[in-house]
Amino acid sequence: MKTSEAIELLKKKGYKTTGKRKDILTYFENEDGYRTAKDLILHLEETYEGISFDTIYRNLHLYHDVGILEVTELNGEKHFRMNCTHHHHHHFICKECGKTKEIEVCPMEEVRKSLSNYEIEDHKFEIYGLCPGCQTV
Amino acid sequence: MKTSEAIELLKKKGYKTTGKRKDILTYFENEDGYRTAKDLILHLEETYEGISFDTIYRNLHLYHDVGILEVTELNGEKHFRMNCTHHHHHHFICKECGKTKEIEVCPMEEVRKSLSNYEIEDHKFEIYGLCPGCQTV
DNA sequence: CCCTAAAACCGTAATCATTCCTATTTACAA
DNA sequence: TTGTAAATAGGAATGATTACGGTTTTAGGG
Repeated sequence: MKTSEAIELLKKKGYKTTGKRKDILTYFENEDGYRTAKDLILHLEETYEGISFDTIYRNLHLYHDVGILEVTELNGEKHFRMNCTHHHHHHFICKECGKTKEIEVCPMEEVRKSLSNYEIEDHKFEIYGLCPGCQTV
Repeated sequence: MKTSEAIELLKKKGYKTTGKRKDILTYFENEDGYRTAKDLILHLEETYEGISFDTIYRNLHLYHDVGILEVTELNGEKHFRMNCTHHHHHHFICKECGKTKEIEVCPMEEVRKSLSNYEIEDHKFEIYGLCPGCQTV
């Protein structure tokens, strides 16, 4: 998702536009990978001295709720990235830099068959390791 | 994995056997699903008044390190279950009771092909929802 | 352009899971 | 039985996240 697209979505839902909100979106658009609240606050502090945890987490949750951000939990810390809206897919996630690569494979079709009595709400398929750039051969 | 099997494994690796350690294993063997440190400490406090967090976490980590327990992170909390040693598979996890159901499908074979330059260390494939027993129709 | 209510925000305290630290106790091999 | 390294208790420390009262900013109608 693009920043402009996200801002439109927020407006349509009646949320107010602020400088911080725009900057958070721009940050994630540029980062292209999973980032933590800590990463984000460090970035925003350059521009907004004294920015509050509350602002960071409130907006991360808001963005996640409206579908702008995806979230995953690694090492006891939540990681966020821009939502990929084009089609359903999963990710390889680099343990070092947090960058992701799309994985087209999704076996849910097959899985559903073997879970006929179960109410499936969600699923997670993630591959972890080192991306080419982070391998210290 | 069975409790007896796990105790053998620990002995072989030179770890001491204590009542608490045995009880932790028995607990997980009986529970058959993902459980948190909190769940475990509540159970052990019935028998061992004043048991320490340290003991709980130290043993959970030990068991995970030697392969007795599997771990996954849900809602900011680590969840543990007995390791399934018989063959590679994944789990449906009930959001309500933590019980699991084995899923045979694993698409990693296919995935590896599309990640030739990547160093794959691990992967997670989990399905979340409500098991038949927890659905409030 | 101005005003007002609602939304955002700050500063900080509280919470929750987890880890760390030191003194004491225990398992078990010799 | 005993020596010693491992295990434990009790509690403090840490780190991420949430909560909250008071203040500022935004959106939008007049």
